[in-house]
Amino acid sequence: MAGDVGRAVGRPTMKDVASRAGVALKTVSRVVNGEPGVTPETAKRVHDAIEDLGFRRNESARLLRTGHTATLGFITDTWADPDHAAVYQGLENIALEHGYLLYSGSTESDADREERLALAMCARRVDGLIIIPTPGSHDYLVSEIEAGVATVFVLHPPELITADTVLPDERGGARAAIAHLADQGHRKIGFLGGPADHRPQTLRAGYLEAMTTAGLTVDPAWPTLDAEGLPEAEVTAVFCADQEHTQAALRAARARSVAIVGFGDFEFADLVSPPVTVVRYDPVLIGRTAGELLIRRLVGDRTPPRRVEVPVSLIAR
Amino acid sequence: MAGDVGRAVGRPTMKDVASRAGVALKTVSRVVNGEPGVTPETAKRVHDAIEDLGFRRNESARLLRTGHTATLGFITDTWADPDHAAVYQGLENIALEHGYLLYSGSTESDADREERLALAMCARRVDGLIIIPTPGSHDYLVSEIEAGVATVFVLHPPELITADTVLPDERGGARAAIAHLADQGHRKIGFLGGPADHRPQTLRAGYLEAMTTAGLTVDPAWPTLDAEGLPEAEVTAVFCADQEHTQAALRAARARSVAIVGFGDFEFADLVSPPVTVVRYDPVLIGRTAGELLIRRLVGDRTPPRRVEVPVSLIAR
DNA sequence: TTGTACGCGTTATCAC
DNA sequence: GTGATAACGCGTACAA
Repeated sequence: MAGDVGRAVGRPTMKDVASRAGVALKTVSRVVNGEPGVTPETAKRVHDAIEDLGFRRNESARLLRTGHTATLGFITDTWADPDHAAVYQGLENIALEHGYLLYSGSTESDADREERLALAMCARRVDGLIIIPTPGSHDYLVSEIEAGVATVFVLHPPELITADTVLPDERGGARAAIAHLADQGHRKIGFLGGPADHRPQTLRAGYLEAMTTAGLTVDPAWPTLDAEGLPEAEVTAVFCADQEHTQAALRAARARSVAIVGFGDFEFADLVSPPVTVVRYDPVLIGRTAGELLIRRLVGDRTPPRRVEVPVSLIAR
Repeated sequence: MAGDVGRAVGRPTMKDVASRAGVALKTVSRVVNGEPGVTPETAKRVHDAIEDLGFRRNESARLLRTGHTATLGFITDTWADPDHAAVYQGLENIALEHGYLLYSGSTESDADREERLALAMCARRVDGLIIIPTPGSHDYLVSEIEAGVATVFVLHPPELITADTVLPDERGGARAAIAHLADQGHRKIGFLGGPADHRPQTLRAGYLEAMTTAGLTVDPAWPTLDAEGLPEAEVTAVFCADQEHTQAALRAARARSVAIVGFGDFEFADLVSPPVTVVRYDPVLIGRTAGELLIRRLVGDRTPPRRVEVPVSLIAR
């Protein structure tokens, strides 16, 4: 259970290179790091030795010595949602540009697994953590954050702790969605996003707010609107919190006509029937923003935790 | 460009714990590793010190000492294809079970970036590499493989080198697809998979083979069937090599009716109009299989490189 | 220009 | 039972 060994037979080390080139260890180090103060001839001897032996510097050892690991950890609740993959993409591009490599892990919406993953990454001394959180407390992170692990949450805020967060403008998105549906004459507009005490709280709040603003009422008698509940509900339209729910609504809509607005765009939104109107946000931008924020922290930004909202736009179909 | 530093202020080390508990370093090590030969009282003192200081063992240091890193590297050409994310998912579950953590990276179909990523991971001394390859030579890996980095390719075979490979039964899939379309009366069936000298060679070969078997001929005069070429082609049906091409065909099919069979299933295949028949393979299983194969290598399996084909099935819609 | 001695945080060896 | 001491592969300070 702890990395079932597999002989990594001896790769050549700087010591090997040094003795083969007939120089001191430090000289090899100089050459490898491009430090000044080495005769071209000596440098060549070292380079030849490196070539012959197929030497490649052990970054792990170097990083142990220098103190930081040039590594970031990315944790998502699922890879099934393409938006999450897109967030990762934006993040990775920034990370690579700055010389960071990424650990990644997915929790499959298991809070314990999230904790295990995050802590395992911290044990490896990642410089920072980017998390698309799973519902559940994140207080297991406070000691790590205090110890200096820069942390930013993405798409959803953390629970029970405060930390940097980058997410779409959910309130604005809800407003746009409800306005769009109201314009089309809908009055009974439901919200599809799982149990009422569950995650998309801001989105849910935005929905309620927008309904009020539009002069519409939310009937508490509406059944919990989930994949099963939808067909019997008396709503004529639904606002879906994420792709999973949009999909469920779409399937249900084949049995009974329901207007759908989804939060988050997806590849086939225009190819599906009926085409789905969506509130679009740019997941790649979110990932990039999170990465940049994290890197600012890494280079010394000690200002209070920030909450960054990325704009959304309605795409009517 | 090399991990812009960010002071990871001193976290407590075993030394700190030792002096606080008033014991020797080695004793702390014993306690932390659950080694025998420590008085319960001493153990308690150590545990208390650990608690007080918020000590967490530095895995990087441990792994440097023990020689292996308990880390695997995953590289994909893109995260945009949900199948790739699913492969990752299957792989991750196996890896975590065995105590491995994953580095990940995407190439965006840039062969150079793939090489940089793979080499960076090797420099970090990953125990193994799992690659969904980007077109281009992979001979940059031979020295690493010789040095002991277990490597397995997924979904596509590597170019110019031989290594373990896990992929769907493309030939069988092509046969099933063509048979299905032929049954429906189609005779002019095109192949949509990018330039003829490009990647899905086995799939392309399977297509040609299946056409012959079905007594159909492939007209070399058919234009290169890409997203633009499709509408003017005289084919009545197309077999699409991957989700990207299936999507293109679907868009084109709105202008002119074309029957579509895609290689690889996707979420909205049944919700799209017309519903898309697909040759389905199990990406999670492929990831799991690759992970298991890799781990067998890691524990000492030195048999010749294997090529594992995972079965496919036709889902008519 | 080049080399020596030491330290990073941990595990391993062999004494006491 | 417990503890010095060396070692992993590399960077850094300082001397030669």
